Amino acid sequence: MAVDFQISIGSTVPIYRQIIDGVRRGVTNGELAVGDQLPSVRALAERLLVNHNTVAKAYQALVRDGVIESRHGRGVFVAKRRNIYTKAERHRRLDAALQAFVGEALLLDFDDAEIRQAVEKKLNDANGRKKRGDQ
Amino acid sequence: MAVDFQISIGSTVPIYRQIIDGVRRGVTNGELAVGDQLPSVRALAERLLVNHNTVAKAYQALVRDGVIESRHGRGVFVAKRRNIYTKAERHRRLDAALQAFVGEALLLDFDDAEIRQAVEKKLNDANGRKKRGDQ
Amino acid sequence: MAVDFQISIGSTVPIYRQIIDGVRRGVTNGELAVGDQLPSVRALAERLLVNHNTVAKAYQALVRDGVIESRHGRGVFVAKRRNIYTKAERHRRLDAALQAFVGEALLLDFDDAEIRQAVEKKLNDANGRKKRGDQ
Amino acid sequence: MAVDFQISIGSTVPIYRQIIDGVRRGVTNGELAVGDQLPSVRALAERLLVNHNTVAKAYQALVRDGVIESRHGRGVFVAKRRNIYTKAERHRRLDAALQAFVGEALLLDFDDAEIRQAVEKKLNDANGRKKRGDQ
DNA sequence: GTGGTCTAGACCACG
DNA sequence: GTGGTCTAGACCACG
Repeated sequence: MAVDFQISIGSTVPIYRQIIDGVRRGVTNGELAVGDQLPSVRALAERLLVNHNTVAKAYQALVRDGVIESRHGRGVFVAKRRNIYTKAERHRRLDAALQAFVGEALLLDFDDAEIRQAVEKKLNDANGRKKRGDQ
Repeated sequence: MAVDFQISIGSTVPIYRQIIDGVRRGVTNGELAVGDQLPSVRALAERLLVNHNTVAKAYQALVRDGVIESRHGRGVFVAKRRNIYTKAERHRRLDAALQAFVGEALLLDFDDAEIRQAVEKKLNDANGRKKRGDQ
Repeated sequence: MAVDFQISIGSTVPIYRQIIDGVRRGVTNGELAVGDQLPSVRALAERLLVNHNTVAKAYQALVRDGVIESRHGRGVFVAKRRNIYTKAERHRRLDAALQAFVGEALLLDFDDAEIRQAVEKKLNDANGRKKRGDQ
Repeated sequence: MAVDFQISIGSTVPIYRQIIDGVRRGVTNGELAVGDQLPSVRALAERLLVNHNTVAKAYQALVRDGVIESRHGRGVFVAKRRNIYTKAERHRRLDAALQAFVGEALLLDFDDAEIRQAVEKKLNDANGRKKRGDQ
């Protein structure tokens, strides 16, 4: 199953980031297998009703991160999975993101139980989408 | 035990955001108690090697959120905690912060178990620090 | 009917505050409806003959208060009204605003009857404007 | 009855403004009659536990506004009442202050009845203080 | 000395 | 072209 997601204009998440997330989710899901071809920049831009520069930017970021690869004159394809960050770097980045989240939550006066529950719910929602192949 | 954090110029996180997060962490930690004075705008700017306007911007955001208060001509102090947001708004903000964290974690290819474990560890660390009154 | 106000450079009220008040007045008037686009930061700066940073500061404050929302690369729009503050916080803010008004009125030597009358007139004007959809 | 008020350090109202308000309230009250002598700058500074520059600044503003007058080498006295603003100017300033208040109130989603009630309460509180000669 | 505001100008992120 | 961030430097308000 090819790329199949929607983007939300109203969201605070930048459109190019939503595209990146959509493609990565497809790859993680198995919806997109290694070697599968993605829609061209212009085709995806038309389908999502966004500027083609925005799609191009997202594709570039995905190429940079080794998720997809561009084969000159033929199109864009899902790349063989490889890790680009060291283990230490991945954990450093995770911790920074986690610190920001937990700090905000504690400042908003949520307690540990509420935080755990919110995390659990968010993970379940994400998994639900994955299993059903939803957007 | 006074403000004690570093900022990273290279980061994609804006400097003023890093300052906000640093102060908030101190407050939630207990490192900064109600009534404690923060370093002056100019003093912190010198210490962090950034422009004073950048520190002022961060301090003003903290004032708006009720974390600190500014007493004209005398300095900036940690404010008494008060809930200013409705329940709905608190949950909206929690979800936005959580979405940013989980999105980043999934992009970094952490799975649910790893995310849960990282959250658990962070909550335990925060509680440990609070109990011991550590930094 | 678009943003339409003047700012006064000589005033003791900071320019960015005057911009905030102008936009808020438009929104409460009904002059600016949900979804309406505001002039761009640079366009409004040119029109008001002030620096673009000053407009950006005002817009950001309005975003924080949920009055407007910024869509990256596209502009700034009037947001759907939502209550973000607790009842206590709303009353705290009402009282602060009222204190400032009554203090000024008493300094100007208006008596209670005159103050009541001025408030009454202002409320009637606001309602009239709202009903007619005027500026 | 001489000057008799307290200032509040924690308040967002600047100290010099609180001093001005206190003296003006005394004059309006009748606690301070035309020709009464006020405490010297240093005496009042000591009594209020504030910087003497702050008192001097307040006195200067009161002199400028014609509320008090300084008699060289003898002290500071309550002046004969005179209006310094034209009627139009007084009303212009009242309206600006009122617009800011009502705008904030409407944005906080208070309705007309609530606004009227808050104004009424504030005026009554101020009168109560006046009648009892309280601060 | 403390924070607050503003300008001019640069550069980045997004579309 | 849109908003966001930052710097350098000025000047004001308050104490």
